Amino acid sequence: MVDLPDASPSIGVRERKRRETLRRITDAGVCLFIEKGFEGATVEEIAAAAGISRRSFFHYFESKDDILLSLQSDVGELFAAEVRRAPPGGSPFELVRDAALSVCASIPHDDMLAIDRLMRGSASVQARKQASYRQQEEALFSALRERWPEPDRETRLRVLAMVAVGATRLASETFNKEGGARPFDEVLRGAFDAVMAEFSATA
Amino acid sequence: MVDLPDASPSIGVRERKRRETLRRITDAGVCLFIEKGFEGATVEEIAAAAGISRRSFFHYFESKDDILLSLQSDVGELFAAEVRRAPPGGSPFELVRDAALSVCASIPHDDMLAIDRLMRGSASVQARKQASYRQQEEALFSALRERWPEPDRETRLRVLAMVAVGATRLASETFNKEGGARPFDEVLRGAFDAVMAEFSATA
DNA sequence: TATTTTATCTGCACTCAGTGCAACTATTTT
DNA sequence: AAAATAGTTGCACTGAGTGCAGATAAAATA
Repeated sequence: MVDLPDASPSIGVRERKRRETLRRITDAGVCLFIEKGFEGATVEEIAAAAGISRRSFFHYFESKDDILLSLQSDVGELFAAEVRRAPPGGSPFELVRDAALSVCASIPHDDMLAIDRLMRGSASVQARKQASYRQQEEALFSALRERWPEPDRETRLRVLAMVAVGATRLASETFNKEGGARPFDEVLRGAFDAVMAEFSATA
Repeated sequence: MVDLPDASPSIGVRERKRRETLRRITDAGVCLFIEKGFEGATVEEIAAAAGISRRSFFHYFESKDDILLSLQSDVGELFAAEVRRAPPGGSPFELVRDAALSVCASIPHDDMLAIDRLMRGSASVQARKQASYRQQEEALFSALRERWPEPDRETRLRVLAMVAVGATRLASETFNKEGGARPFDEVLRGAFDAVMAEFSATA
């Protein structure tokens, strides 16, 4: 009942164990995917390598896919948070561009390349990755809407969110195709510049 | 050996049967999905309703998902074909906008609404639908590239394809959410207008 | 037309993902 | 220390998807 002078105040044994197990599963999964490919590694093996039963695996992840998907599940929220954090002033376009740059700056290049390589191993993971872009768009749109709640701006803000997520995706596709030759910031900036070049000049 | 004065010159019995069976499967699938939901209908039932064996089903479709996916699999190619068909002159933006309008004009509203409703019944179909937008983008980009092959335009054309497919997707999301209240042309035009409004005016 | 070649259809047996249930074990609360 | 609660596990089951081998139908050849 009393708050003991404990290092980790209220993170009970349960939650700690849960997080450790979660990590063991993802580690085991990633290792096995690298070793035998996504399809080649079974849930049974992954669970065994993580020291849990097959059945327990499904208490942590709804599907095998989710191991990989969880590695980039919070990008949408990061994106939205960055938009909310940003100071007032500046155009909406600059706002989302800078938010994208901030978010992506926080992700190690090597991780991006490695995760992308693994995801290519499964068509359904690949598909769900594309689907996750829609969710990112939704999260970003919500954040933008808080700043510009005027009803008549809705469509434009949806378009802006779509373009921001789309440009980021194009940049990451290019970055991965190039194998990380150029720094991601540069590629990303190029994508956003191309948006302005294509649309601001056009009659 | 000789070309007989035949009604259907070279469509052999085989191809005809194949197409009929394909149609029977999709019809049976759609009916059963409506009746019992996507997850509720098994491949076994669909095959039986189409008059073939379970095993044969997988000679026609790689997965249950593909029944629904096949209903809109050629949108990307239609889009690209429209771009190739278009007369020279006009801005790239106008070109893709008009191509989008042409393609979408050829799809019955009721079908769009019905297919969308069915697709909501399965997360994996939903995911693969999102993934199909990437393929549409790719097809559209190829067609655009034929017209403007200059190397330094590549990124801008990728952006243009992304925006065109994205705007079309946003429009169809809105159209479906509204239940077809406004005609699709109008919603689609609104999405493309919003692109110009958002980016051509911004500093 | 009869025969050979070739593509398609089918049943069977199998692997694996994912789920519901009930017993069991560990944590937390009282 | 006991009772309540939450996590773990084994078991049995459904259903998707695949490889294989024999049967069947279409197409080419003679």
